[in-house]
Amino acid sequence: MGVSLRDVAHLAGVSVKTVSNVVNGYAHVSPLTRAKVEQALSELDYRPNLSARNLRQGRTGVIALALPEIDKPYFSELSRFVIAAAAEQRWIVVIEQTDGDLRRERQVLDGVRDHRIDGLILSPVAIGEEELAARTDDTALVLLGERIHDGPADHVAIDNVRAARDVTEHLIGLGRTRVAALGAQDNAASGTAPLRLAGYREAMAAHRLAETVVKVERYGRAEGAAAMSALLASADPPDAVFCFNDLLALGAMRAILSSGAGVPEDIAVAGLDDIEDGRFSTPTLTTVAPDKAQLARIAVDLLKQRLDGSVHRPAREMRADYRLLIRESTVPPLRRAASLPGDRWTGGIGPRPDVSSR
Amino acid sequence: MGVSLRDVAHLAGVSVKTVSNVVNGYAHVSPLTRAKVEQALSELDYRPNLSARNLRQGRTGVIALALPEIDKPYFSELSRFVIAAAAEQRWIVVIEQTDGDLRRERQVLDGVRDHRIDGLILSPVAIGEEELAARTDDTALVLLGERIHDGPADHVAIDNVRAARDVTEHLIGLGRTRVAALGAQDNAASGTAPLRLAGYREAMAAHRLAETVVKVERYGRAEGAAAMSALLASADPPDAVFCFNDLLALGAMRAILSSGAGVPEDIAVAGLDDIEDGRFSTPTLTTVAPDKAQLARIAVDLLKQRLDGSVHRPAREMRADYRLLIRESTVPPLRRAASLPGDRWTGGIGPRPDVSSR
DNA sequence: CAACGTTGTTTCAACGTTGTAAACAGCTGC
DNA sequence: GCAGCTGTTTACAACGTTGAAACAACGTTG
Repeated sequence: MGVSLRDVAHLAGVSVKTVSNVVNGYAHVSPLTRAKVEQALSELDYRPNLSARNLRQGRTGVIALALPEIDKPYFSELSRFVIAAAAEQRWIVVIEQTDGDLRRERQVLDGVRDHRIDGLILSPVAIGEEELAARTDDTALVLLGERIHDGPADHVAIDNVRAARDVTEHLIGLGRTRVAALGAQDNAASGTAPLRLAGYREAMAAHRLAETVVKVERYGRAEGAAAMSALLASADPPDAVFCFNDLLALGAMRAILSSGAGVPEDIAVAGLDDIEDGRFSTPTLTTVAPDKAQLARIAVDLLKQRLDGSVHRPAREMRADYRLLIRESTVPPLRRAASLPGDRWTGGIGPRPDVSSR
Repeated sequence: MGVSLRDVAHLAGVSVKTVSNVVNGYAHVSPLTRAKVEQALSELDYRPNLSARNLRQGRTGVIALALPEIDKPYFSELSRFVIAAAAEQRWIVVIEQTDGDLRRERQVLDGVRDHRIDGLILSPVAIGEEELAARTDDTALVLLGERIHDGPADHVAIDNVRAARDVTEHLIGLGRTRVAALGAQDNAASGTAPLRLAGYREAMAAHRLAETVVKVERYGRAEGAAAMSALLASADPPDAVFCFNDLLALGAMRAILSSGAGVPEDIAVAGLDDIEDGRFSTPTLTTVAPDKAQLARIAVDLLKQRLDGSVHRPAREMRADYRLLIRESTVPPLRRAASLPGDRWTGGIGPRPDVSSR
């Protein structure tokens, strides 16, 4: 193995515990001893063995982030913020992929107990509320973006119903009457699909418009394109589509454009997630932007409070902010095909100023 | 803490070591004892404490994957495969973000020694060859996609020079003569930019064409769009652009289309990485597809061989395969604006059959 | 000057695990 | 009856760390 406290203590001519005290910044150490120890520490290039420290303290300093798929932009963007927020607590983050699969989600919830991980942030898809409630494990758990209310664990999400309603209202506000919803799911026990569907329905009902709902198995571009193609081939194609996430929307746009129809002239398209792709697609994509940094920070904070024991009370439900970003896929740019100044994109935002609400 | 071997041993009426033997599948345990122990194990729902096990064995079962940015599609797609390949070895993966920053890359290389991690897969950007060579740490290290040869550590990458040459040859083969390269970098000590630039130059030189090289700071859509806007505004705009990654290419396409020019009619665009976005952009993006699954598997295998001590010899250099995928951004579809059958995308590939080489 | 508090340092034990070596039981073969 | 097996089980120590308690040396106080 490497250099241990023993080795350092030996070299510095003090006890192991004294070295430990220096390493941990204990106050009552004489300047002379401290100097000797620090000399020895740097001479041997000591690094604490975290396995041992963790064994002693019962903590690992590792949290898990369990997501359906890390390579879906929404999740990878979110991961970035979670990793950053965790780093502020000196935690490191392992990523677990569940593929939205029930068995895998169970495994993750189970595997928490192997003492390798202090806490878990889970984005559940397949696992049901009852099953989560029945879990005996007392490891800290935070749910991310799901629909479970008054459930067994803390959770954070945007107000999905309201966000979906806002988007649908926006589409209706453009004068569209045949607004379709794309992205409903049958088997999602705790995903956001039912909430978004509910928001869509509220808005449609408020304007006495007929609903069109298309289901998909997964939330990728391919599914969005396939579902949109089916809609286009139907007897009464929509003049606007609210897709339950941006990937579906991008796939749908691709299908519309390939069919020869125009976005938004013939069909307006809106998504939800604000992934980077939508800021640079042609046309750029109208979407709901959850405050991902805030989501991540809240999730990590909730976990922290559970871990340091400052909260034992019942599960809390936190809401993160979102903004509606209106872009070209629902409202065309004022000057179409105008040449762009070279620095137009340097801000990293879309080519058109975002209109925000909430 | 939780249930320990001690507790199980007590309940089963055997020694701690016997329980340990059962848990670890030691052969010489009598059927009767084994039954008793297993009964107790499941009754108490025992989970091994990995901190303790790791302390004892000097292994943690955790590897780190250090990337510039997890939310860049290429890296998140790659992460998916690395996590999957690591899972087969029963390793879990922590993600470290370096932002391509020298200080952070150093920290990561340094932090390996805290015994929290058995090995490291690093995608280096800023850190130089000399510095890597000077590292004293003997922790297993595998470099991913960098240009260091005969260096201090194992590494895996595609043949970047050849891939870049293939792309450039393809553009030239279309009859384009003003082929620009977009994505060179000044400060990348070990990134792939110089290799891709070299490949571009080889091809241009072979056809006696004049080179146009545009530098960028980072590899995002915004930078691609900004750089392309600058090119469009120049005295002699290109008729083809080879972008050093797909994000740059997508940004560049957006800038071209917004300017009123057509892709590929006026300017052909090609990228490198084969991120999912490029399979569904309008037009779809011609690109080089590294075999990411193979890259991940080789990286994990190299790490494994180092960890189990089966290899001590000098650093090895491994090549992963790639394919050139020719799509609409360089070769338009045969029937533009034709309506699409509904199942056209269900395979998850692009709307046009990919042409592959190598 | 004895009792007491403070500061600096050490000793001890324990966290949960597993490798080593040894103990023990039941054999076989002489 | 004994040596030498094989198979099964155990005691012990150790991995590196830190909390609790003990201790020594000091200065302060009554």
